[in-house]
Amino acid sequence: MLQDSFATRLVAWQKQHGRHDLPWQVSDPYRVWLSEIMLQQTQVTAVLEYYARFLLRFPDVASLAAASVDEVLALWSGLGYYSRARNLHKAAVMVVDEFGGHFPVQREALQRLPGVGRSTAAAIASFAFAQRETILDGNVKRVLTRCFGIAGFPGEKAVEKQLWALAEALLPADSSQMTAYTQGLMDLGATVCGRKPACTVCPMVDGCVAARQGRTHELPTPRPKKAVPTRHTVMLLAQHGDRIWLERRPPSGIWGGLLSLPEFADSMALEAWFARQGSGDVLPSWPELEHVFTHYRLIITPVPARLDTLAATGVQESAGQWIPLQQALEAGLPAPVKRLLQRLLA
DNA sequence: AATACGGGGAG
DNA sequence: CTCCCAGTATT
Repeated sequence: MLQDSFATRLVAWQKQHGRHDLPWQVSDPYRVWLSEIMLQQTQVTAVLEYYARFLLRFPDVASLAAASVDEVLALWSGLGYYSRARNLHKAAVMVVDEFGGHFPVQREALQRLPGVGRSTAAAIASFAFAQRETILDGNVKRVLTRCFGIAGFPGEKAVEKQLWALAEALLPADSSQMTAYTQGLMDLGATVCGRKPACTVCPMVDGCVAARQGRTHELPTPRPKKAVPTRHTVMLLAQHGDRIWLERRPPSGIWGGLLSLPEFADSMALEAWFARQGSGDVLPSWPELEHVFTHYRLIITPVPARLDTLAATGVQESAGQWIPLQQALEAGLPAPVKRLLQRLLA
């Protein structure tokens, strides 16, 4: 595959066959940035609703910077990878305070914003500012490893380095084509060069190593399999009137910064904690709830309880709060916790 | 170089 | 069920 031919073909293909109706296909760097953050390890269909709702509440970087991180997390609830939301807010404040409300144009400067790595910075720089910078996301890795026959798991350092160099070398000479080119990389990977590649309609097929050698199914080299451990936790659904007891999770770690139910290693620890909060009854446990993460499997035992009278001391010292159930459902909550609270309504 | 970090869509 | 998604930050 000739290097100049790649960009030329891709741009032509994108203009005729690529996607043109995605809501973030605009030149406003704020909207591009927001979409890129939401789309990190997250599929387009999952992002669409969140993106629309988010823009309605925060139409520009100034409104986002002026908001509380809690409100940002609430709008992010269910999307996952919550450090993205915390970094998003932090970055908005940076743009307002350090750049006068304007996003920097250079990829390297964009990359200093929290949550913006090289690929995201390149996406913003190319889409919003027509900079000659290459992205390297899952789509591009799929296209390049197949097109150029590059074996080895792309998460591996050496392979990744090779892919960045190749992606840079393939950039079109004319920066005015960067929007169509970058979009073309994503569109080709998303609509043609996917799990089951549609090589017959691919603009690169005659130069594609994987297509020629019948190796599209084995490229890119899949991630090495690893056994995922199982962890257990007991979650307390403590109700007091129409309120539920929730605690703020630490900023780092799983579900960082979100409100969540208090957790215990076992039911004995739960009973002991509950007894200190006042008088009431611990009810029979609900059926276990399984929640699967990328790196482990969590088995949740939900334990409902009713607190009739609060103890004079004890409650205040902890990091939690009694929140009306309806209001709690609007806060930033982990997906399984939200499910449990919804179940409490019925 | 490895690991942590969510949730869901697609086959 | 398995794989992996418009990746980044931390260790």
